[in-house]
Amino acid sequence: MDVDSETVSKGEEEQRKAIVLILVGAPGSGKSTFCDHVMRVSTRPWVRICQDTIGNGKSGTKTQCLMNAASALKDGKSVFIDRCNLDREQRADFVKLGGPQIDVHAVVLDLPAKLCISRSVKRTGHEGNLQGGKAAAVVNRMLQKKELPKLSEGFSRITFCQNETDVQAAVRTYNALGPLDTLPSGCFGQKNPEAKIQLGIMKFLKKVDAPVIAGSDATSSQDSVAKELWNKGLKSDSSSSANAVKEVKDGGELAVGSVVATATLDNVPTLAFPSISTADFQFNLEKASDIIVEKVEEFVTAQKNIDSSKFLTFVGDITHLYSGGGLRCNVIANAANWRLKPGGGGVNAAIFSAAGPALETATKERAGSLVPGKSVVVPLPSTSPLFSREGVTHVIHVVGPNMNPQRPNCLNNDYIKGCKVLREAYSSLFEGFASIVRSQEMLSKENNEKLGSGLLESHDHFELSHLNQFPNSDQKVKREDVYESERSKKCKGLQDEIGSRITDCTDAKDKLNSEKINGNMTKAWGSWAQALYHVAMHPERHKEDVIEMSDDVVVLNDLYPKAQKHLLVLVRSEGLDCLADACKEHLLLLRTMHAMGLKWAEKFSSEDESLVFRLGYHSAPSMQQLHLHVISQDFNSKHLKNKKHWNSFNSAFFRDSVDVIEEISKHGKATLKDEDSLLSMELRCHRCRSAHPNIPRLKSHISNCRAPFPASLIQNERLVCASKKDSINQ
DNA sequence: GTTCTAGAAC
DNA sequence: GTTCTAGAAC
Repeated sequence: MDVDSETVSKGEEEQRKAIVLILVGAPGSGKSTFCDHVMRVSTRPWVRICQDTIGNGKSGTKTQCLMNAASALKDGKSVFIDRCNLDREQRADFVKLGGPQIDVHAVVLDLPAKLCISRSVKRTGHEGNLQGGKAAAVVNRMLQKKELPKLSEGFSRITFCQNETDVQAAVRTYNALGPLDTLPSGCFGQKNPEAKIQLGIMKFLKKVDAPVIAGSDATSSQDSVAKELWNKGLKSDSSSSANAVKEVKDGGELAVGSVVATATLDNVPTLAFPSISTADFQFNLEKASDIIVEKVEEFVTAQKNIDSSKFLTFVGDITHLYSGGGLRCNVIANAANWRLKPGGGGVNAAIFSAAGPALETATKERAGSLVPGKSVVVPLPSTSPLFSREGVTHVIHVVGPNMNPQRPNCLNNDYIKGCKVLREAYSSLFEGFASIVRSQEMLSKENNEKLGSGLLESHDHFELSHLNQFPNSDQKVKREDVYESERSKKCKGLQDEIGSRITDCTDAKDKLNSEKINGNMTKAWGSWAQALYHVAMHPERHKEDVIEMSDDVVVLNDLYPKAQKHLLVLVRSEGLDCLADACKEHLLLLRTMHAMGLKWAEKFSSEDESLVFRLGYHSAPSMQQLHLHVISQDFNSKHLKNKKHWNSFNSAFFRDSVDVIEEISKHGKATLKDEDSLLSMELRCHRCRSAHPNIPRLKSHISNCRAPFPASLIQNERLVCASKKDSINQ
């Protein structure tokens, strides 16, 4: 959370933010014209980076564009990236130009293909020499690759334009943007053909400090989804929460969400909430808007860890924030009815319908009904489509005041009471969100101590699965007993190398997996599984992989590293295939392996202090020949592709080397847990323990999660890092 | 249509 | 262990 550094440096400097404006559009969509129009009028210093002209006659390169853009930004100028930028990959490097003092915007010129083609075909003397008949084919091909930008790519603001009116509105918006101004964050102008927009909530914006300038004419386009406003100097004044653009759809259909995040929209607890009581409950919009502004401001001021600049409003469907708008919001609020039942209409019906029956069941467990002004936090079961599709982990039901005589508890226009109840409703909602944030912080810091029961109460589903992973000491004993009995059943513990390797195993599967080799029953390894064995036997033949060799072990880079640094310390002697084979006589060897792994981990973490390592064995390895994994905890690797990969390093399947040594010295054998269930467990962040629906989403989360490691990992030196305090607890 | 997972072959 | 791919999920 970079909140502190941001707020400390407040003042003139901070407002002088440069902008990287990435234009997205096919040839002929009007990107260059857009730049020209803005540069002609704007008082802000703009530089246009155009790939067509940058090469001085020759065709330019992306690298040239990047270099020129970087140097213009260095001079304090804002830049237009005038190239097609139609897919995410094309845009990515330019998005990276952004930073604390540089906002990255996109303007999407998503005009009809026909129009782009006809313009490209007609024009002559085009800078990129794309004209005439050839243009049609090129534009068509490019449009097939089109991938509309999302906020999650790193944009702070995206403006979608689908017709000339939209383009003109966007031009006006940027024209009027002086050197010190900033624009509100969020997505603007994205069309949803079913959405009808009510402009009355414009009143909400009147709350914003002057000067307020309307970016586009509210009446000019019927289906315009967002109107843009901004206020000057909003970051240093006290009403930063008024940095908001708000729209409500007609007839109380799916409403607008407001989003409060603590740092980035991607990976920290983020709340999205609709405006409460403004739809079916017919509360006066102006009064409602005042209260939203007031309560949000109060909340972001009180919560030191919430970055008020990350408050934004978003026009869209609150049940499709991720899939429809690229916004990751793990907590959404529902403008519920007092019975906490589906139906009614508006947001409530939409959320219950999108979340499926799981939400109704989970809600019932929490509360049967709710009085106006109160809220209830409901953890969303992972079976809900809202969880798997949108990444929503909690729904907070809020009941606001009702002014609709057709509905229960009508206040008959008693706005004194109504406003009081609405304030309570927002307070309760934000407190609910704060409790989720706190409990997630607790979870990440959690050690074997008990959690506050109040927090536990609202997060049972987290706790249960969490305890699965990090049992407290009592449970640990139990679990180990379980491992033990299962292990005996499976007869994995092979006594020693010489003697009776033949077991009385009755497990059919084990028999199938076994065969007689040299008279001993041992696991059959496929040819692909023997690669490490071959390296161990002939390290000299694999010099390109091997980084160190001793009499006992070989150290090599994992061929498919699952993190930035991923080494294997491989036993050289024949016959010790896996951890199940290890017993007391191997203790010395295991300690040698550990020492070797530790040496490399320390070397790497001293070179790069951000690297933290874990040393351990897989309970049931896929590759023959005992090997110790030395793996950095970033898990930043393209080779980490599936659940099995993740869980093999982040569940009880992974046996820490220190524990293995301790267990073998005490009991003569290591505790193994090779159940399939461990490898197919739900995906949880190894730091904050948050759950994620799939591997891409998990990876996106862990790339930014800075929560401290769980105490169970910090204890007993299971984690190795350069400076324990700094690296683990940052 | 695209993204993601999971099973089979190697 | 990976790669390939069908089909499930979105």
